[in-house]
Amino acid sequence: MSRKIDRPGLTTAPASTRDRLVAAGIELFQRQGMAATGIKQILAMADARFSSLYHHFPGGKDELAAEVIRTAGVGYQRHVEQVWDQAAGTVASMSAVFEGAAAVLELSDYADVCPVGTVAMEVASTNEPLRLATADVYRSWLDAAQARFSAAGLDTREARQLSLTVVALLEGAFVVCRACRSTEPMLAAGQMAARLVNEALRK
Amino acid sequence: MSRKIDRPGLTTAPASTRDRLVAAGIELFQRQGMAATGIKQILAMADARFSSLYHHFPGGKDELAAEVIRTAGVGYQRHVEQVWDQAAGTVASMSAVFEGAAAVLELSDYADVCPVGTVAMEVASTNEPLRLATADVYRSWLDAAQARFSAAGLDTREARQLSLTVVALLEGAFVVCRACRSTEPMLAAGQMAARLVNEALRK
DNA sequence: GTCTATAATTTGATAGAC
DNA sequence: GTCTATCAAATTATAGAC
Repeated sequence: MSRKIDRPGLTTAPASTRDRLVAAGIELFQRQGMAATGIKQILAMADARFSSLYHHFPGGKDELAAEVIRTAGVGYQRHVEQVWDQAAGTVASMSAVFEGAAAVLELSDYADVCPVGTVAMEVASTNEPLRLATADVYRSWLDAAQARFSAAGLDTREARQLSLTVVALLEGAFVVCRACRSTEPMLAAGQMAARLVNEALRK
Repeated sequence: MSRKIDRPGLTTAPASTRDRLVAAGIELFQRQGMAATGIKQILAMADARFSSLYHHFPGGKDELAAEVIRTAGVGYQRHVEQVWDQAAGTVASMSAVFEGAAAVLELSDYADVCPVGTVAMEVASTNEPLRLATADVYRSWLDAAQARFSAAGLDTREARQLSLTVVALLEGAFVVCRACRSTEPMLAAGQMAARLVNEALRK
């Protein structure tokens, strides 16, 4: 049921039924999106019953999905920030984040990607509460990236544009990498992100 | 039923039942992905009957989806190539493509995005035939972009890396733009893509 | 908070006439 | 190639005992 490799954003073993439901949702939404994931599939993976789900999430699938998006967003941000902050300098951070994502892709057989991207596209035009949940996640990521670029000495506008570019690059690279079953897009994106940051800092 | 604004990749009015089914699939997959799109919804939009769908696509939803992915991929590539090739120079092409995508996003109320990205993420780990269809689309896009960068004078490796970066940037910007209902990520991505190409050409 | 059982609806798909 | 009618299975969700 659980896998051996490290899963970004899910370090502690889920204990409560509620936590197991959310963890199962994250994993399944990552792999196949939200619409293709049935409640029964989540319940099976979490070893839970219908009654437990509707006890913890009276709003059903949508309420669980909102919690999945929030929790996954916070967890993945924490994971990326850790990799980012452990690198020696902002340029090295770019390489570390993208190469790290490429490594996780390979280790997970291209299953472990950003846990928000797929769902964000699915719900953007059809489910406003969930769209807002995904928007909150990206806003938080963008703020964190922008703050780091600013701290590295870039002016506000440049920091903003670079943060938008890096997040878009990461999200898009996941799409192309997964479709092509190759880490090449992620590695190329990382090199270009590093180049952009390097040039920006040299001014 | 049909909308007034221009839809990239779908310029001619669908005539045959088969074409209407594919066109409806493209539009619905774009907006809400494949899993959330029911066969009945496609039939309603195409004004077609079950019997027609299974006559033209004996393999059912999956066979239609494969055709939707192929047709959407070709159509969107043609649209982007047109915008790309009409711009004055490769740097201007970057601005044109990304600013054009941003304009379409706004005009369509953030509904018209790349018709392949969402489905690619949905099927990558669960439906190998469809995953291959999405991989074919991206391979074709990457080849086309790489050829243009090479023709502009870049060496093979640089052209390859830039093509991977531009496609990933475009796909990822769609995700963030749609979630946040803002064109800012797409416009920032375009400026950075133009900057990368400009620097590469200056060497 | 969790158990078993079931309701109500929707889904993808098929049969057979025309 | 298209029409009407229908099927079996899966879906989300709820009821009531414990």
